[in-house]
Amino acid sequence: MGRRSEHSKEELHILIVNATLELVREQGASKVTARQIAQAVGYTPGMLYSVFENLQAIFLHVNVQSLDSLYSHCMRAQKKAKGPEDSIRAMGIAYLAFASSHTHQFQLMFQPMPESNTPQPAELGSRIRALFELVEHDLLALDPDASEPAIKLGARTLWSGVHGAAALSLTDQLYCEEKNADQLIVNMLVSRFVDSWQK
Amino acid sequence: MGRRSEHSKEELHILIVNATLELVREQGASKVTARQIAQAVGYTPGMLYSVFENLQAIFLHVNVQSLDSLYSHCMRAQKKAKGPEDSIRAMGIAYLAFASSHTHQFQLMFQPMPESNTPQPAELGSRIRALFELVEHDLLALDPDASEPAIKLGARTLWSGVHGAAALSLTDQLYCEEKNADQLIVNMLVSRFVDSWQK
DNA sequence: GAGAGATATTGAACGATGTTTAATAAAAAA
DNA sequence: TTTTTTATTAAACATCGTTCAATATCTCTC
Repeated sequence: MGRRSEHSKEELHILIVNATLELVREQGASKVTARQIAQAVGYTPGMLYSVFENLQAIFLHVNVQSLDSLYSHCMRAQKKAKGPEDSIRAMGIAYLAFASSHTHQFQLMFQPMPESNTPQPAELGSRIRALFELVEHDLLALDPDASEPAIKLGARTLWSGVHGAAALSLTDQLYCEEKNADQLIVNMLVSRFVDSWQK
Repeated sequence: MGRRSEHSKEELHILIVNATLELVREQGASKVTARQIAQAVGYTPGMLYSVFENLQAIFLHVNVQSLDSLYSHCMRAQKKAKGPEDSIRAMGIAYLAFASSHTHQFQLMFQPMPESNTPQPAELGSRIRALFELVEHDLLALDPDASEPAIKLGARTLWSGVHGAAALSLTDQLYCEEKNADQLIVNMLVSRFVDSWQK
């Protein structure tokens, strides 16, 4: 008891978030407990509260990491693509793939956080915006004359569809016979949207 | 202690679900406890377990009620509408309105339930399907020659967009300057989709 | 009606949860 | 070496979902 810091506060921060991320991946956020996290980093539960305000704050920082992963998945898809429409479609499919291969992280990211006084880490907003910007870039390429508000709205419209398909597919609420219904949906969505985007 | 049934098991079922629904509306599902529900119906927590397997089963039945509400909201919107495109748009807006006026119910419905052995009540699937059928009906009216799979896929594509907009808007993850961004999104989505649907 | 049997409901317990805090052991300063 | 500071702990707290023996009331039988 009382062992003095082998790790700085910043190191502990990273250690805790990484351990929690791992636990979330394995079990889902709802099953991860403070005692589990503490054990994973080799400390006592009380220590967590000298680094974070509460458990929820830890989960929010896990979300920053998850958003980074999701972003680079989509960016990789974009890089491989030939042309803007292809890019949007590839990113949509990548988004679906991330949702189904990192289910627990995805659910934690888009789960409504119980309202609390702990503020969102500032990183969160900027990462989501960055994701949207990937789509905006392609939409601008498809129609260089489009106004900025129109492009922003277009990107969000498109991405609401992709996100909705991912979310409903994860919770088995699409009730569609077809295999890979989510991919069919994203394909249809992108085709039709891009079609009418170019007018 | 030991007061004998003034209510049949079916009556208790209804009593419990209604009380829980009310509590969910007020506080959100995550804050509703077994002891609260028991107190609201004038019993002891243990009694709940003679009617339901566990708390989650109660919440699933709350979802059946919520889906019924959501369905009738959308259906009312459809009835007032003039023509299929208007109908789809009106239902989309109604869906958004329900999400923001019944936030806690909406979040409970589309929250991933922690995997458990308690089976979904059979009512749930049929109600979601009924919702989709409202959209399918309008899509068929727009293009009577469309195949059934195409219509089903179309309805789910459209509704993924509407649902995604509602979900992201509720969690403040649209990051859009415009007021009522969710409504703008649904409008854009429906316009462009219907446009290309009729070819 | 009285007594016996059945059962709906309770009350109290269990283990686990997030979080707080006084005690303490170890590092740093003197 | 002694003193001061502080990171970490161990233990406690209130609350949670859930279980179950005990029991008070109902129902049935005679």
